Amino acid sequence: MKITLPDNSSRELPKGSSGYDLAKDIGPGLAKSAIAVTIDGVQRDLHDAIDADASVSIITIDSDEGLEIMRHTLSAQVLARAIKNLYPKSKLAIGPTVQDGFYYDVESNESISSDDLGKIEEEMKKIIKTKSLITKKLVSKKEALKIFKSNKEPYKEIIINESDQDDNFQLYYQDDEEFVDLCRGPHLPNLGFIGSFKLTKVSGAYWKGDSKNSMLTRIYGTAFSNDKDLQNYLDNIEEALKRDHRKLGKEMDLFHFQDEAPGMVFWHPDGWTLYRKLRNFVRDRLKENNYIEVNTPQVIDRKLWEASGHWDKYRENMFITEIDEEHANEKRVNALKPMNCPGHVQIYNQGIKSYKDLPLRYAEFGLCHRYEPSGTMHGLMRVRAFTQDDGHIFCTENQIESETGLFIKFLSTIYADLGFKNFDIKLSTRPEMRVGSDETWDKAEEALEAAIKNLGYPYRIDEGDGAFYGPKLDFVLTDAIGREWQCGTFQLDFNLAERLDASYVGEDGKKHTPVMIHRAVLGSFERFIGILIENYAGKLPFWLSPHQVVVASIISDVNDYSLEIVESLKKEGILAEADLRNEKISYKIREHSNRKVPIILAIGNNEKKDKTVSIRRIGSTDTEVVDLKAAIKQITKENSALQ
RNA sequence: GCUCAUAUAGCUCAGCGGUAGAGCACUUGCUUGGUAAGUAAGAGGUCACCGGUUCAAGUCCGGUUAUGAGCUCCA
Repeated sequence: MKITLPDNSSRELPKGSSGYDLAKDIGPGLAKSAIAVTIDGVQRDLHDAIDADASVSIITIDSDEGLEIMRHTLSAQVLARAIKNLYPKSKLAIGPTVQDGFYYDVESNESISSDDLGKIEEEMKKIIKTKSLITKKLVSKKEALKIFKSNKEPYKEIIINESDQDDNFQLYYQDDEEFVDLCRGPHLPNLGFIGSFKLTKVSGAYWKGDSKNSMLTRIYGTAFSNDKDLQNYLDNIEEALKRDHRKLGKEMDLFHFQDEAPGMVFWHPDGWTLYRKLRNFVRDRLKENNYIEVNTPQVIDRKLWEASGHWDKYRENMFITEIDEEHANEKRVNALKPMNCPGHVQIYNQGIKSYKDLPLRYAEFGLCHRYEPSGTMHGLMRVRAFTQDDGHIFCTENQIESETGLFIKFLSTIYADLGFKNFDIKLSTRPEMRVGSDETWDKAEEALEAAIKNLGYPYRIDEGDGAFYGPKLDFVLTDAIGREWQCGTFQLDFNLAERLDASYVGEDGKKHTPVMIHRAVLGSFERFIGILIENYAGKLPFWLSPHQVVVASIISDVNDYSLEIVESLKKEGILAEADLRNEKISYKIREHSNRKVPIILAIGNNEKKDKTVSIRRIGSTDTEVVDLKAAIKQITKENSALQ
């Protein structure tokens, strides 16, 4: 039979040869590092027989695919077996690979905590040490059910029963055949290929990811081909931990949370300075891009939320208020606004709008409250009260494309100025829970896709992830350590304007319903500030920093000159302060560096005599002595670059 | 909301049945110094909250609240 290799060359091999035979035929080095094969695009075990002409590529242990298979074997053959050895009564569920590692879900009546991970790792090492071969048996559905019934593995039985195949269920064994796992494979040919691994955490996870199902124990691990890669990965996690905005927010005295208001931020003076700087920046950009800023009420009668459809879909997640008993005659149910859009429609609806008024772009830094489930809150990243850089564009159908283009340009300059040069675009289509007819959805999805296509931006499609009122574009940026954050959004809405009776008079003199576009660039200020802190590891760009310059005196003789410098900087709108304390200069440098102050000017007798300053910037230990006037000019320039 | 864990000084944490501890920060004294911690002393806590066991509870048990890691969710 003819085997075609990835480079399009081909080889003749006897029928029934395996991937291993092929690798051996090509060379002994390849045979040594081969662990699996891809046959006509499907990954298979190395020793599976190939029965007919096929395109085959050998998967080696040092490839990305090889690494994933190694992790999979580590999970399904080693971790699973170690758990069964230590907790014989536990029931195995599934053990897939995930980004950077793997996990195994088990049901266990004994609780397994992170303290037990060391013990499980030891057991895994014992299993790996056997360097056992991994062999496969193919059995019928009946046979497979019998085996797992006698092994008391109910989750495996469910998996088999739900499968639509009748035979060829793959069972994997090690040398002693005491452990068996059902698996779609492929696996390593033997345990000798396993590299460096570490179990990382334990948590709960629902069977099949459904919150109605029982909760299983999930054990996470990670594995790499060698110790160095594993250590590198662990160091990256460490780095992310160092950047955690909750830790830095405390250290930099930016904000706090407390029991009485879970999920709601207490902004401290410095945090609020940062917040206002960011808001002013966005506000100026909105003005430049022909948005009109508005403001709408915090508490609105449920009638409006019923009309908008929110009451129906999101009642559970809204903060509800009632007027108390004393004012019984005014008794009515209100909700704290979870969104700004119905409010904006009320403003639009005042007076008659003409097609000449469109597109009309309203913007609001609207404070919204959403009752997020208790387990989902996370520092600034997920809160119950947050301010969106929200906006709604009322336009006609044929303005959709130009509005899409204008928005993407608008968003990309803001991201770039905040230090995020790249972003991805995601197009999300109709979800299951939605309002509006299928015809309307067809129209909206087509319009949005046409707009983005014609503009030539690359995008990927996320089926079923749209808002309940329309399809959307989401903008995902990548931070300094490679993490992705979904921030911007651009949502077409052919429903809400109609539900809330918004209209305009067209050229034909008749009433038409405008298209509404919900859009945000940062998303929420709270979350975005969290992202900024983590992206910059607290070392914010100069113009955003809540403390910009500290003038630190080396001896008290230069206090007057130091204060003079501070005054000059303040005159230029710089946030400058003097540190005249009776402390050593190294002490002051350390303290202000820890606070992430971008610029420290150290002042001693030399500087005073020469009318200079010694500049030290955060993140560097270099110093530079510069003429005072030149320094102020330079600092002022840096500050005004984006303000 | 679910599973597991955690809650002690401003911060980071130790203490795990018998009168509350450390380091840093803070206050005061001495120290005027050249780019990431000068020095000595002092002050600081209803051990998250409610209940139980015990002669005795930060310490053991139950509940509540919040936080953390996941899961589910996110207009």
